[in-house]
Amino acid sequence: MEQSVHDGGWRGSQEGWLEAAYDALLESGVASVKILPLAKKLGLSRTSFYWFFKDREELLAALVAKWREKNTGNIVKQSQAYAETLAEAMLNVFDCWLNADLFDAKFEFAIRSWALSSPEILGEIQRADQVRLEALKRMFVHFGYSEPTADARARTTYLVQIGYISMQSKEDIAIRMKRIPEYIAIYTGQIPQQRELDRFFSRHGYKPDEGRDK
Amino acid sequence: MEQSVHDGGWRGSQEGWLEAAYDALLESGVASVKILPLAKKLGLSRTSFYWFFKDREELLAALVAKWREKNTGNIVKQSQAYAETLAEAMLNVFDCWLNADLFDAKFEFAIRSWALSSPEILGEIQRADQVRLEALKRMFVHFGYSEPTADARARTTYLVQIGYISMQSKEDIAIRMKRIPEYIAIYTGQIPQQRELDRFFSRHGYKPDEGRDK
DNA sequence: CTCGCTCTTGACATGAATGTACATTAACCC
DNA sequence: GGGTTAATGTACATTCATGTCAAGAGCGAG
Repeated sequence: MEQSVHDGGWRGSQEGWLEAAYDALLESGVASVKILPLAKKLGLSRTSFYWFFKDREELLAALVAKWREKNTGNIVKQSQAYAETLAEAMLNVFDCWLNADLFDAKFEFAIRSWALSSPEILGEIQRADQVRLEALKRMFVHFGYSEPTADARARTTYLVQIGYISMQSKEDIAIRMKRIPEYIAIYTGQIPQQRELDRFFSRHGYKPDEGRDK
Repeated sequence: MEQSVHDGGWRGSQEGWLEAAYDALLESGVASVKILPLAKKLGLSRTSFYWFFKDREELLAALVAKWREKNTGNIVKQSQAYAETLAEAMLNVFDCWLNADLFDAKFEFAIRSWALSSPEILGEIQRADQVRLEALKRMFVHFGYSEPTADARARTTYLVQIGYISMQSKEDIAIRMKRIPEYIAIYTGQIPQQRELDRFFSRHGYKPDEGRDK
């Protein structure tokens, strides 16, 4: 029942193949998650793959599971974190967009691209979108917005981020930080307090003063 | 030099293959744009493809050209259309999101997904994004917003739509129409006038009264 | 030291896709 | 109607992927 007693003396492992698959997926999409290339990268024989996974399908399923566990959960969690104002709550959600531990944007994009060629994946994504949107909507309702308004604002918040991911932009963190106050104002309809912003900047290790030109 | 004088008596054609490729791309992504399957769908011999295109590469290039011509141009055009208020200008842009002749959302998504496996396509997309964002930003500036605010609002407008595309949602047009006034309010920071909305609804053949419950 | 478990490998069978060479058919033009 | 051109089809060579199988290598326990 134990999963391999010695780990480490040996070259390959379930984890090893999965990680290689993850890298390939993020780099060039599912179509490139192929056993032969992965084997080359790992310096292993192609066929040794079949000791760890039944077939390619099983590997892909493992990738999806990994995605599901990571990305959706944290958005929900952040949307429910303690906050005194809506702006502060919004900034809690923004943590996801700036911290790769909370939300893996590249992974998200790769999965969404995959959906085009796989109805099952499309289903996964639509379920995830629904859960996430619902969580954000509840956040707006909690701070007093009506249902339809909360819905539109939740969508705006979420879709901007999904759109951003889809742009695959590689902007500097400082450039993105500068836009944060504007976004908060647009999404929530209210100006964030300076101390709220400061708390946010500081927990992301950003010093606003450094780029105060312009 | 003429491209085939008779068109029609003949079964295949450059157009025919391109259209089949387009369908396949939208249905299941580039990876599925393969000559053998296309030939089957067209009821033609696989090799007859090579009379019209040098190779698969050339077919794919034709697809990209088609996309470039269609989607970016119309966003720019709509963002510059005549409008008395910002809300009205915004609604002109919204025409793109509701009229498949102005903006082909599925095509857009397929191309964006393709970018993951092709650096050239990624470049195409980033160029397109820049042009589109710049056009939208200018629209906000034209109506009096400062540069950074206009930038954030242009991004919000554009990215929500890109995000929406990425969700591949198949919502009813009526559901989407109901959210329009909220979106306008969020994006522009001002409530749209009823007559502006009426003009918009009417040109999309939508009767707001029909779903006036709730 | 040798048995057995875990992992690795090379050889084989198969299938799907690409592209080329060459022959064939159908329309059209004089 | 016979030759030219446009379009198609058949046959072949190649490449790259998948998955199965049986044999082998390394290591720990007895």
